[in-house]
Amino acid sequence: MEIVEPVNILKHQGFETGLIDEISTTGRLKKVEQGSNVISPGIKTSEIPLVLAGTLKVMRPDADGSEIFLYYLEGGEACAMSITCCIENKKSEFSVVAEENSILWMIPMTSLDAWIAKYPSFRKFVFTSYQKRFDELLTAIDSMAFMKLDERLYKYLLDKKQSSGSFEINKTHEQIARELNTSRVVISRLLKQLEKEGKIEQHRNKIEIL
Amino acid sequence: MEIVEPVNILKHQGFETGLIDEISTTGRLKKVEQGSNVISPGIKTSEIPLVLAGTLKVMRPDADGSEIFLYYLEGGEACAMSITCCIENKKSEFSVVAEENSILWMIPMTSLDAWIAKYPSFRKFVFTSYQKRFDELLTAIDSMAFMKLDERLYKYLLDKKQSSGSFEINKTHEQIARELNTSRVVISRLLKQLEKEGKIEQHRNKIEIL
DNA sequence: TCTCCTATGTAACAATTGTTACAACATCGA
DNA sequence: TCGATGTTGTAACAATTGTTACATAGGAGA
Repeated sequence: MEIVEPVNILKHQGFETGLIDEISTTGRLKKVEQGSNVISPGIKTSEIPLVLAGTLKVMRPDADGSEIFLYYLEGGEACAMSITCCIENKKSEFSVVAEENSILWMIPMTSLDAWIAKYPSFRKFVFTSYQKRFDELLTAIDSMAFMKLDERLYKYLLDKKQSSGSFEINKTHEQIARELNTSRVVISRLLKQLEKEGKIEQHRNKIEIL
Repeated sequence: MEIVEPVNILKHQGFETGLIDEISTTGRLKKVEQGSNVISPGIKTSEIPLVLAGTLKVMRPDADGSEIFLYYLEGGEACAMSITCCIENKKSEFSVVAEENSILWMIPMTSLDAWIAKYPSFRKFVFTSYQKRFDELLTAIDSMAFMKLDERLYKYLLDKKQSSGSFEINKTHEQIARELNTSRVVISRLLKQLEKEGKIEQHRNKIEIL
C-alpha cells in the first residue's frame, strides 16, 4: 500500500497549523487489514477514525445478525456517527469494517469538543462530514424506498467501482447478497440478467463492470 | 393551541442565559398551519426551525414527486439537516411540513457558527440533534430493509400515536400509502388485517389504536 | 489424479407487494 | 333530494422477491 504522510491529509482539509499540531500529537496511527473490524456494534469507542488510506465500509446490523451496507469512508473522511457516539458516550449502533487494507489516524474524543470550539476549520470539517453522511443515508433510503433490487444491485456495483477506482469487484454473490439484505440466489439471478444486458462480465469471485 | 413562552423551551435545553438572550433577540416567532410547508426541497434556507409547539414532519422526496416519511420533529427539537444545509449553503434535499398547527422559533444561520464556538450547551444541543436524526434515519433504514410492510405500517401508526399523544389518527388510507411509498389498496388490505388482529379500529378518516 | 469445498446456474414454487377495476358508502353542496 | 366527490372494501391478476433443492464447475490440496 501507498505510504501516506498523515500531515498531508490533514493539510488538505484546510486545517490550521495549530490544529494539525494538536492532531498529530494527540492521535495515533492504526493499520487495519481487509475484513477486520474497526468499530463493532454495541461497543463504546473513545476514538474517531480518520481514513488516511484505504476504504472503510459502514454497515447497519439488525437484531438477528444480518447487516446492510450503508456507505464507504475514503481518504480524508472521518466517521461522523462515531463523533456523535463519542460525544454522547453511547454504544455504536453500526459497524465499521475495513473494506481493504487501510491506514487510519485515531483521534481521541477527549479533544473533540475543545477543537470544535477553537478551530473554525475543524467545525467546518465536522459539519461537512455530517452533511456527507446525511446525504449517504438519504441516498440509501432512496435506494430502498424507490428502486427495485436490480437497480440497487447495479448502483451497488457502480458505487463499489467508484470507491475502489477499479472495474473489477472481488466479491462472491453470497457477500453481495448479505450487504443488500437478500439471498444469494436472487443476486445470481439478477447478475445473470445484468450480464445479458451487457453491463457486466462475470468470473469466479470476480465481477467486471463494462 | 397551548400558548408557549419561547424562553421556557430554551431554558429547558440547559442553555446559558447569554445564549438564551442571543437567541431571543436574533430569532423570530413563526406560526404555521397544519399542512403548510416549512422547508421545500430544492430551496436554500437561511433559518433553522426550532419547534416550540406542535409537530413537524420531515419527508424525503424522489425525482417523480413521491415523498417518503422520515421522522417527526417535536417540541424542543431543531432540524439537524437544516443546520448542515445552512452551513454548507446547499439546497435542501428534503421537505418539512407542519403535521399540526405549530409554533416555531426561526434561528438565522448567521449566528450559528459563533454560538457553536462560544456556548458549550449549544454544541451539546447541536450534536444531540444530529445524534437523534442519525438514529431516526437508521431506524427508517431498518424498517425498510428488515421489516415487511405490515410491520412497517403498524410501527408507523404507533409512532404517530407516540408523537401526537393521541390514540386516534386522522388520516386516509391514501395519505398513509403516500408516506410509506406504496398504494392505497395495499394499505387498505393491511389495515383490514390489523383490524382483524384486534390492533386497531377503523372509522372514516380515522384510525383508532387499541 | 482424485476429493472436497466453495461458487455459481437453474428450475419450481411460495410469499409479498403492486395494479386494475369496480362496488358500496358517506359527506357536502346545489 | 340528488348528484358529485372522496373514502373504503374487495376480487382478480401481475410483478417482484424469497425459498428450496439440486446440478455443474473451478480450484486447492492430499
